[in-house]
Amino acid sequence: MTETTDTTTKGLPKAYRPADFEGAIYERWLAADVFAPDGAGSRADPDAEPFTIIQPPPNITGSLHLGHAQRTAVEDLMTRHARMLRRPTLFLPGLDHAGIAAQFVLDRIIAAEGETRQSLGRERYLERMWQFINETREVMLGQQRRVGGSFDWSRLRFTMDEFSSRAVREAFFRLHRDGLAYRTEALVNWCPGCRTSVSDLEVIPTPETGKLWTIRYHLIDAATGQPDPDATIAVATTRPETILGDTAVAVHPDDPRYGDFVGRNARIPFVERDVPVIADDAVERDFGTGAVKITPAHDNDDYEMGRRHDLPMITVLDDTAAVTGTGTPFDGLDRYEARERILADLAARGDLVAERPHEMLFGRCQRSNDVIEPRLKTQWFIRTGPLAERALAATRSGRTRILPEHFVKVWEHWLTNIRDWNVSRQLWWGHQIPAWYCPDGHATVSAAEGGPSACDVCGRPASELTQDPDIFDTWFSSGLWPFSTLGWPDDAPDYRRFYPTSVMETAHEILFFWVARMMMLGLHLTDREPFHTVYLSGLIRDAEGLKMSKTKGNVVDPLAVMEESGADALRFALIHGATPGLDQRFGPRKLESARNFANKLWNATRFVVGARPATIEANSPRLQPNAAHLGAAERWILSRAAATTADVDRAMADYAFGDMTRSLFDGIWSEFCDWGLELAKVRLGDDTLPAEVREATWWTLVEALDTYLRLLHPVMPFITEQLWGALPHWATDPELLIVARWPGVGERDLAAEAEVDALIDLVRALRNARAEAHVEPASWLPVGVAVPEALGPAFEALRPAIERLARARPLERYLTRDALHGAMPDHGLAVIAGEVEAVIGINEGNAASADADRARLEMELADAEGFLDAARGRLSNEAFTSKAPPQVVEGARAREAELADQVERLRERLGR
RNA sequence: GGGCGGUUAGCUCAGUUGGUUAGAGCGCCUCGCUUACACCGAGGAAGUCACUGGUUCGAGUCCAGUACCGCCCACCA
Repeated sequence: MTETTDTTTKGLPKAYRPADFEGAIYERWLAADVFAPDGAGSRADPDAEPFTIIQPPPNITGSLHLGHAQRTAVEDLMTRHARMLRRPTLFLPGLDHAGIAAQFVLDRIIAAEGETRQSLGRERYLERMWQFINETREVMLGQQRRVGGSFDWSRLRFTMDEFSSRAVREAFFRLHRDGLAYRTEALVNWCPGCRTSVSDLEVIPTPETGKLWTIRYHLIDAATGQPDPDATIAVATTRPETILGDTAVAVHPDDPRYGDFVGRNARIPFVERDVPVIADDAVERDFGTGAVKITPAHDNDDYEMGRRHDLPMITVLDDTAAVTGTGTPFDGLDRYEARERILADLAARGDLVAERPHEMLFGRCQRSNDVIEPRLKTQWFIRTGPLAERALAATRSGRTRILPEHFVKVWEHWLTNIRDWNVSRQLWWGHQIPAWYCPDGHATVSAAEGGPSACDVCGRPASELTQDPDIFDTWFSSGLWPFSTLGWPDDAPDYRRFYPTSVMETAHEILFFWVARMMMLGLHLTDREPFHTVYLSGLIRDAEGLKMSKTKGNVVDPLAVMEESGADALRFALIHGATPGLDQRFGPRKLESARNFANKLWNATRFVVGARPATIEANSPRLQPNAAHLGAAERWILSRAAATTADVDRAMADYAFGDMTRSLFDGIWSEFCDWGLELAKVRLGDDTLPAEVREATWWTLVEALDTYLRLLHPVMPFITEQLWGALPHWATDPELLIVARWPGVGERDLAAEAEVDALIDLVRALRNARAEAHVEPASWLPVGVAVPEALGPAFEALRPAIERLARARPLERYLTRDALHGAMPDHGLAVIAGEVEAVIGINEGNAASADADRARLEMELADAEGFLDAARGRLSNEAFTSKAPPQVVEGARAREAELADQVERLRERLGR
């Protein structure tokens, strides 16, 4: 008796169509107010330790890609798990203003409208930016919802909101006060396309073939003070245009070729400047000519050398990388144009000695791909040394853990070799640096919203001060994210309650950009590690292993995927395929597998709901299965659910989310569905059994399924919520699975597991024999079995199940093998399954297939003999028996005995 | 130039502290619509665990080296 109708089972449509219900489920969660740690529907234990994940904020101008979906899935998984454990759980959503990246996008948009940054001006440009992001913002948030992120939307933060602004001002003020922020003229990475400096991390070293030119400089005749036409020094350079800014020629101190030249002067062409030949051991004698021209204002190495030798630093390129201020005809020319002209002129003078192709690294702008031009600028820097020390101490002491662990080495290396961080950007979209300058050039840093009232140094009034026009590197505000979002610098309730945060989950590619800076700034400003655990995810690549990019056109749109297969399938696929820190390939096959799994679960639940015995009321509250009526099958089902629960708990503790989904996939599909449900059908469909027995079986299924749905909820929140709603609940259960209790680990029943495992082995062996012998699949055949005495009662209890699952009828049991063989026909199919032996009685029509059966037995025998030889070999080795642990030796002995028995029986059957 | 990771079935990947016969999904082959599911069920084939050497009673697992692929860091102009 079931309530199955043609289309639905207790509100569950026959077909699994995720797009039909996922949106509605999300609305129910919102309505129940379960996301916030203190929401009306949250069932958090106020005394439990809070669990906090502050979402790495996606760029507001972007659209959701698979990487975001993966990140949200993993973070949401941890969040939901903690919530079901009744911890006050905060998953805080956010958006990043993405400084330079956003300007890059907007610049292209306004270009299509015929405008430029300059034509609009700062104020109108920023207005246009706010307008733009107000549009993209809703799109981004909608996508985050679609994935199922259980965010506390009431705490949504933006890196350009008032929380961030205050935190940025205060953070910079304190860093400056503590001597960790300073303003100086230094060589910075200048992007001529973006017209701003960028940090070292944003310069991408790109291998390309350039050219190496050899150029001759004439030495100055000390007597005349004029260039000597015959005495020259040849230098090798890849950047002839920087000749104009040369202030020295360097050679190695021990280079005999140039020993006499050191201390003399050389004439720089065009600018007609005389510069010294200096000795410095940074010069590689074997490279080029062994002599190198030094342009301190336009090259990192030369800058260092310039500082060592106190050389003048002459800037010859402007913000657009055009030659400037040299007083030569090259002024106003772009750097590459100037290069060509300079080379031509040098050639004409006879001072261009050689030209050859040269493999080298070009520093290109991460954003615009322009070749970065090192330039001297007066900008703000963060002194990273002391901050890095503390960050290292945090991971070395274990107060913060990085997973997977091998990233610790990378972390250590980067932080121990860190350079100061240039945080000034000559852009408009971002937090303006809270530094004011008076006409005398004194700098005043203020955390006050309206700026300082007077110059800190000379006391000039605010009206005479000008704020630094520059803004902060976008990663500066990002670096404050774990605490700016919670109300720091105020002693805010959220800050007190949820900081330090629990887990920072992010992509390994931004370990330095972001994680290191959060750690450094967090430790200095809050005096605590901003998170206990850093969990690094790998990149999502396409099915061929290529990085997804818009230009390659291999980007997968998560929204389209979810529309087609559901958010649950996407989440499962992303989590199932991932190993922490390793990139994963993503293709339609993984998604399909996840979708099929969801479909399987859907149908299994429909079966359970529909298989309710008529003696149980449709709206019955949940009951414990009656222990007195549980058979081995039922105890096996519960025991396996307990085993899966333990596996999932272990995997969660280890952040091994892929292991967790594997446990659930196998537990639900290969155990619960393949064997649990099939075994249960035997009793549920047997009208001759007392009602209590069938009820116990059904409650067993409910119990196990309920457990699986809870365990799976963090990964596949929508379908589990939907299905759970169709199951009976305890009076103590909430309305919604999302706030239901995480299952406790039930007791294993190893005896029942052994019994049912033996059944499974036997059924498999019987099926295998039938299939190999090409027995008519639908036919019921008589089977005789010889079962060891110990398994006798279990066998009797499970007899109807064996009959049904192996199409064995009548099924006779014999107490000994001899009795079995005496009773069964010689041409029957012999089956050996562990300690159980069986014979399938085939009729005359099937007798021909006995040959195939014989071949199967021959193969089994060969295998068994091989293993037996191996086992005996091991045991005859005295070293093994004396050195291996006793239980291993014992296991080997048992194995040997088993194999020997099996071999003997197979030989017997084969008439040998 | 350093450092890190990867190399396991045709493909994508698991493989906990070394321990019986190395697993899964997809794909492939043979069957099957048995009243949850064909997005399914049953059965099957398929792997010198990149290579070389070492440690060990025993190595996919530990050590050393090699090759190839990928990533990160790095001031040969």
